[in-house]
Amino acid sequence: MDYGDFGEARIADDPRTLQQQVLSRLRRNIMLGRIEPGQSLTIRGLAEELDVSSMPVREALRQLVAERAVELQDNRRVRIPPMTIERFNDLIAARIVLEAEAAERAMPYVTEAIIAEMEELDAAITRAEAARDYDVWIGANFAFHACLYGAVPQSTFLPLIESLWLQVGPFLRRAIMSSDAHYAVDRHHEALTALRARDTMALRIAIEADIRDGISHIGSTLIRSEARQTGAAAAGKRRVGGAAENA
Amino acid sequence: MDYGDFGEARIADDPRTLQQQVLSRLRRNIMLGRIEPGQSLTIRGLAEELDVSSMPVREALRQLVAERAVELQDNRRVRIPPMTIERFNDLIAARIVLEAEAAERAMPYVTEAIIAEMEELDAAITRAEAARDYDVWIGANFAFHACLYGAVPQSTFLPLIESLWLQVGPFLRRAIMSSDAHYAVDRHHEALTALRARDTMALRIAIEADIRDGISHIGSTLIRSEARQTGAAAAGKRRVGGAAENA
DNA sequence: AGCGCCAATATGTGATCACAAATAGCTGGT
DNA sequence: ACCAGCTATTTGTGATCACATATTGGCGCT
Repeated sequence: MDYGDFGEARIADDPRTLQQQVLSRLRRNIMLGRIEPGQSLTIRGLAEELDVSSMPVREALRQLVAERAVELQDNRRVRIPPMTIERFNDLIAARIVLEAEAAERAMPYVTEAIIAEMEELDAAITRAEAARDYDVWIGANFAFHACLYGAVPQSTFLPLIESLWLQVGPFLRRAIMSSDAHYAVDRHHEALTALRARDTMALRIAIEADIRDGISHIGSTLIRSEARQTGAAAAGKRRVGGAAENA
Repeated sequence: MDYGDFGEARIADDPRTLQQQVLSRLRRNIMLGRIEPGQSLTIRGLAEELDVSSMPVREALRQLVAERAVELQDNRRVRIPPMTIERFNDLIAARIVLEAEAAERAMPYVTEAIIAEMEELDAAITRAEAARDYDVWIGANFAFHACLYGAVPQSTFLPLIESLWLQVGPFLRRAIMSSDAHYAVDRHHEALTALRARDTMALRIAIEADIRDGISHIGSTLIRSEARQTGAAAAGKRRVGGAAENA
């Protein structure tokens, strides 16, 4: 599989620190499932690939460890943690309770502009689905939810939820790609309707259903994926750091 | 107030890396509310205090940033984030939904040994309450909950919940100390009874009530605390890194 | 040919240095 | 006495180096 173009992380006049640029790039690649689960990431390898020194990569990886996006093994090496069925179920359960609550609490802050933005993202999702563009599909999907939860200023929930996205991301992509199941109903449309009607309970139900729908067919995929994981680390090194930043 | 003895972080034959030792020490001090909210932490200051170089401190702080235990200000300085009533309510709401779900999912893994350990912690809490020992009280309180949620191996919930504890910790201590309200009922006892009876719903109710009870009287405290925060950073520098590791 | 052992390499951790930006302290003027 | 402006210091970020450990590749032995 081609992982797309890998530019350098060092952008000319980015006001952010190098560490922040590296971090957001890695976060994106993990969330979009561009990094093979089980593959171990090395500081020097990523640094060379992103054309930065090892310091920004070290700090970015440390932050990803804290977010449970990557796992610090006992031999001090870092990798995308392997998935088990139990862990996956826990992650989905956590997503459901957190996102349902976040959605409810975001309701009072949702403006027309936010609804409009969410509609645009929903349209992008539909287009991506037709085009089989999984990068855009997954990215816009998360953005749709983030747009809602982020309506409340200084959201406490969003960072927690993003941690969960980082953990399910690597498997979501594989599950979606290896199955041609689509959304039976458009849960996002239901959510938007609930938002306009200010119907809290309908919103909760739509969000919960959206999360559940996305993973109903993952079980079998996960088994196969899990079987491959021990051997995955031995696979040839692959470039994982780069790729375009914007959705 | 005396913050206790501040030894060095560098323990003779600790198999952990220095960064891990520093991190756990800082986490503990934050969770127990030993660090003044608003006070900005410096890498070199903490490094000197803990008698390590700046590298382990840098990495530990970076991890705490990811856990939202400390905040990276726009001037790149790090501090305990100030609290608002909205944020506090969000944190408690997140605790309730996450911990109730975590408790329910932990139920099948709870053994007699775990219940016994929780009983011991509950006894320690009671003793600490009588002795007005807030360090032990808060620490054992968190340990009581962690003992339950940690019953499920490789818990997905515990890291998320710990992030919330780190965020409420600094204020919990101040709220408790400035109010002499105690638990009206022993929610921990209710939780233990529910565990023995394998009564999931009763467990949920006990956990939720326990979290709510602990903060019912915080509102007014928070207001006063908030008013002090802008000036708090200007207060004389205080040693914050050390203190005994074990509860 | 298969397998265990050893050297060569790669890697994470920690320390130190350089630099730019931010903060604090001081001086001089009004 | 108070304040503006400048300098000195502090601080975070990034780079580089040293070192112990883990991994890998090859070599020799059976």
